[in-house]
Amino acid sequence: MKTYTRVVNGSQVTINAVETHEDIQDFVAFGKANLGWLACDTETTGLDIYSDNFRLRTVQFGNEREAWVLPVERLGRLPAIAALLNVNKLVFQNASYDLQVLEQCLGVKGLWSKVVDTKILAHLIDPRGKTEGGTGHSLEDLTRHYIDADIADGVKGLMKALAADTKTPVAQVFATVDYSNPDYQLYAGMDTILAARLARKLMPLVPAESKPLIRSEHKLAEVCAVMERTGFLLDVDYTTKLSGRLSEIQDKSESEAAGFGCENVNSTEQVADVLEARGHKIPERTPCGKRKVDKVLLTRLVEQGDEFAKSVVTAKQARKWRTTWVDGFLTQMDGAGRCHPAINPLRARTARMSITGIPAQTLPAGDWMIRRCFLADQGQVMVSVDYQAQELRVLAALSGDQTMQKAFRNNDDLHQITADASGVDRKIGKMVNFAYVYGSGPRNIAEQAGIGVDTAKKVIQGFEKSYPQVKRLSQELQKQARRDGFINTPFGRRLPVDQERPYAALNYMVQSSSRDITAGGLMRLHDAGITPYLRLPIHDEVLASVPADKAEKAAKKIGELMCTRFKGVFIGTDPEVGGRSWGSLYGSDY
DNA sequence: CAGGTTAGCACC
DNA sequence: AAACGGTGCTAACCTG
Repeated sequence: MKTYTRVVNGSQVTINAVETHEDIQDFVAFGKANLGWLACDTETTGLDIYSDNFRLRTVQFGNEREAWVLPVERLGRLPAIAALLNVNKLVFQNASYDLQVLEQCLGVKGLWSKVVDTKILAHLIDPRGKTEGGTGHSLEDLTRHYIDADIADGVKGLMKALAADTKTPVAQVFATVDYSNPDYQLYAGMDTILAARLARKLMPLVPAESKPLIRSEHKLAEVCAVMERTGFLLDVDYTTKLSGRLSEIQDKSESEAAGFGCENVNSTEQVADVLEARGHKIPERTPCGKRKVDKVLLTRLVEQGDEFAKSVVTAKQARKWRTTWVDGFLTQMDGAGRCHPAINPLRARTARMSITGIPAQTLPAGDWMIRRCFLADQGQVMVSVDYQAQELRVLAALSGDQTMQKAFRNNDDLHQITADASGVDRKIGKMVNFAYVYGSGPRNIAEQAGIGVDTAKKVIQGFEKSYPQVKRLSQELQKQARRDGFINTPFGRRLPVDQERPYAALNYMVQSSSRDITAGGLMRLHDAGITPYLRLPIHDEVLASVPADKAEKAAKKIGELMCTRFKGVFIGTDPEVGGRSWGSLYGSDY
């Protein structure tokens, strides 16, 4: 056994790295003395959890003073499994990852009921990232802020130094470094001590009104973790062919652009040079003062019949689609042809979820081509259930606005009501309904809608006159934000609002409450045993793969479980049954 | 050369 | 009086 001592925030800690079978007895004694709770962490060969050569290397346990590192790949998995099963509460930093690892590599299931996740606690205390003036939510950031800045730097430095010493990229070090390396053992053990200390420190800092969220966020994390693990079946044949087709389009268009003297269509500077040489004016500038060449400008030029602009637009889109989506799907799919999204159930300041891997929230909505890559399982079809006008209904509920609530009750056309208030087209009324929730000002609305600033002001005034309680809510929230620096949502969330942008408070309120309504729906689906069929949550929508012969019934059931009443306002759902591919819900015939 | 920033483009 | 909220990804560009 190797033993290390360090000082963390003024007190000494010990890290024990098990090296022989005899050492295990000492670990067992430690476990028996700490049955109440322990922090746990794993070291693996990398983060590519679903790749074939992914391996679990060590499992670590620790309390606030002492950590133990178990080399499961060397000495077997039994001591680690026994400890996982025996300890009452397990503290993790980002449990989702480690629990997937433990289930996949050790076959241990059912741990979620024991989990305390420090990342969840940290987000409930301050949901802001580091760049937004918050603490951030990584172990390193939390350690720096709440425990010991030197240790945070030191731990980070350990693996970096190791990478430099062995001349391997940091990501690869985890797979190649020898278990007996002292820096590695120290690094592995220290994380559990830090997580244990964080748990102690953070628990009392969760605002009283947010306490109920501790439970529900752990539950939601479990639901999302199951969706990640299940993954989404990829149509490999279609996806491969699509990649090839996009490559051809890209090559052709790039060589056309080269013919006009532009070697790299992704270089804004080069494209700007050629455009100016062709006699086009580039009126707009980016925040840094560079010539702004974006889609708006380029499509205008395409409409004017400029062949170069056409090549650039086509090449850029083909490349973007191929690299960002299609090729990504193919490289990250697992051995069974499934892609596993990474779902962060608690991401934004507003707690909005985010999805990476399959960036499901940002796939083109106007075209089925990309979504066509994904399939319902064998014998199943795709089902999508979304909330009807979720954010506007939430706004109606939060504000208590009678006109808005009545419009929803009677199925009146809310966008037309806004439009009529100032005598503009429905399209503009719709835009302003959304823009108001986003906190847009007159200038922005004018630009977006292609109307004058004066007209935009009139439409906003019309909105505020139509829904007076919405305006009142916004003002009330801004007052609170200025006074307290944060607002509270009906779900118990505390949302910091920057002093220089109090107008954002309304959006935070609406966005966060909407997220919590979707989250509630997901948890009800979980309780009903539907989680295995779920594929993705996408803002106000849940995507599922269900048996084809019971699809209509299943979709209806999901819709019923998801819909809810919020402050007296019914938030209904719209179930839709598709075919085999996700694209079928967007117009593809398969 | 790694890592961060900017610009642009998707979505709700 | 005016105020565009949030996310991810890539390529190019910049910096230590």
